[in-house]
Amino acid sequence: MSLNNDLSELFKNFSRLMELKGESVFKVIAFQKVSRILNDMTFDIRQAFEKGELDSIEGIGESSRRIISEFIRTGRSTEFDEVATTVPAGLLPMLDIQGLGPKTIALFWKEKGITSVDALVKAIDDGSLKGLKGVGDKKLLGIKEALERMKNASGRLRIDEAMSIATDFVERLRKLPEVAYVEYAGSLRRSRETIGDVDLICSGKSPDDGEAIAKVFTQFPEVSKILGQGTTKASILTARGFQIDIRIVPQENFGAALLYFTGSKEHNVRLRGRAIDQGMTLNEWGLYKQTDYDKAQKKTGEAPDAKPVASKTESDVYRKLGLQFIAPEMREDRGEIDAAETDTLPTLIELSDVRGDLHCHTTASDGRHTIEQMVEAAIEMGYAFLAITDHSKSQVQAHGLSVERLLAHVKAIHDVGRKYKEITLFAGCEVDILADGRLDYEDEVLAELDFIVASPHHALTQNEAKATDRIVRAIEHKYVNVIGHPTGRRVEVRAPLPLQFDRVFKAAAAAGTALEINANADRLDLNDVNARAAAQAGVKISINTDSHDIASFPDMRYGIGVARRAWLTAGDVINCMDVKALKKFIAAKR
DNA sequence: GCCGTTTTCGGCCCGACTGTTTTCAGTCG
Repeated sequence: MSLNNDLSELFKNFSRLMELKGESVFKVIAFQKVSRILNDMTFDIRQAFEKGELDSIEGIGESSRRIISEFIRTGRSTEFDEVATTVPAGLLPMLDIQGLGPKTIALFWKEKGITSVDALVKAIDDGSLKGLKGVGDKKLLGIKEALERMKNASGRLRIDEAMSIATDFVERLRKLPEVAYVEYAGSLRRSRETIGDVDLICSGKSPDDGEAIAKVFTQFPEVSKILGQGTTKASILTARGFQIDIRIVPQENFGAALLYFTGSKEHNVRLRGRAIDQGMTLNEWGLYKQTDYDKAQKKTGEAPDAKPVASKTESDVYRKLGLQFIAPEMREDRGEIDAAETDTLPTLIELSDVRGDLHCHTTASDGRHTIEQMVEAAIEMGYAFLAITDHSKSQVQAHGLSVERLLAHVKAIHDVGRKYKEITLFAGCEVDILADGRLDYEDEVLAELDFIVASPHHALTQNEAKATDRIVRAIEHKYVNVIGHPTGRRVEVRAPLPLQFDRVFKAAAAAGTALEINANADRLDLNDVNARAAAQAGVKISINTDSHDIASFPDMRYGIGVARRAWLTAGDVINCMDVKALKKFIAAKR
């Protein structure tokens, strides 16, 4: 589906060129949206094009359809090329510089001929940018510092890293005597796989506590730079260059602020539009009747002087907008508002629905704990079952098991299983899916196992047809219960296998083979969009931590985060079955 | 540029903070 990605990229760049040209922000937003739609699509855009269905995709209108059609036919867009000749390509990277926006970039370009980051640095250093309207020393210094930070920046953080930073800050803020509530919001609360910055929402016990809380926050020891500080908000950078924002609001406005800063932006825009349709207005302070709000006194940093329709909790705001409560993970403008309006939101899976982990490793291959240690940790998690799935023989670097060692390992797992009555142990294996889709052991060896996860580990740069044939062949193998990390991708590190997902899902649904959401924050594979499409196609999902030690079992939370973003219910996920049902699921294929 | 169960034209979400200004534009989320 590289075509979808190419087009998504085209529209992203198109929107950025339009920003720099000073086009209407609504045009810019429209193309940004098309870029996002293409990026999230689980079918090949070419299919929609060939069926003449481009128009029926919401958000894609006349212009976008024309551009997409031309690009599919010729691999180019003359409209994009035309715009690209009027705006230097070197300006695009400048949009990533914090504090520097399209207006200023265009000013530098038109007044001083700056068309690259290098030229910008040079111009700041030799002082030639001074004297431009609205450009002072502080602004130039700010740009230089932002550039310096970009050089060292690590980019977006993985969700587990961001979570650890956020919980640490939340816990320390909670201990302050001035603080009544504090929660993390933003993309972390929505369980996105990577996090650009952490947003904290905080209420003081008294409305006057804001300034004091902001001050304490900006003086935490790991703060390396204060980006901004007021009475209701503050932003800092940690030593590693990670940004943390805090918003401080009165307790009665906490829900509205939490809602607003949880986002996503697209979700918020839809909510606000809905408020307007109903004669109300929604902002970070609350939901107000438009007439009350217009009359109200407004002072920066204070709630408007009007009685809100709702503001204390998120649920209140949703209810007054005529909507079911929408879980943070669903707030991406992917149909959740329509579903909430008609009371048809799914009952999302929760961490407490999970009864066991079906993919983990022990010292028999590359894990760090023994079977007993893993079992006891699983019991500690409250699990009813656990599958031990060490690596198969071709994973030499991970001490993959030879046939002899595998058979001995199976016996050892069964022996341990008899000792622990409170949990059911499955003697399993994570079997390699070879490049052509064959498995790493003969069928008579696989027949000795209770449970099989089959995973791709190498040959991860195959083309679409080869990769899809490979995975489908493994799906259809009668002993395979779960395809582990089906695309092999690693978050921000390695691209996924380019699978034809419609074929994969159809095969998995027909064969009764589950697809994994690997809960390791480095993998999160399947991702949210694909997991949702899989479940819609009737595929069962398995969420597993792939633990190599006992400390990794709690990573299940990140897999649950992906599942909730994928709108999954407990009924979609085999880890939520009781032991009897799970055994039936396994037996059904053999 | 996109959209429409009042609309095919005229809307489209809103506030805080900074830096540059003497009332506001730009940027950010």
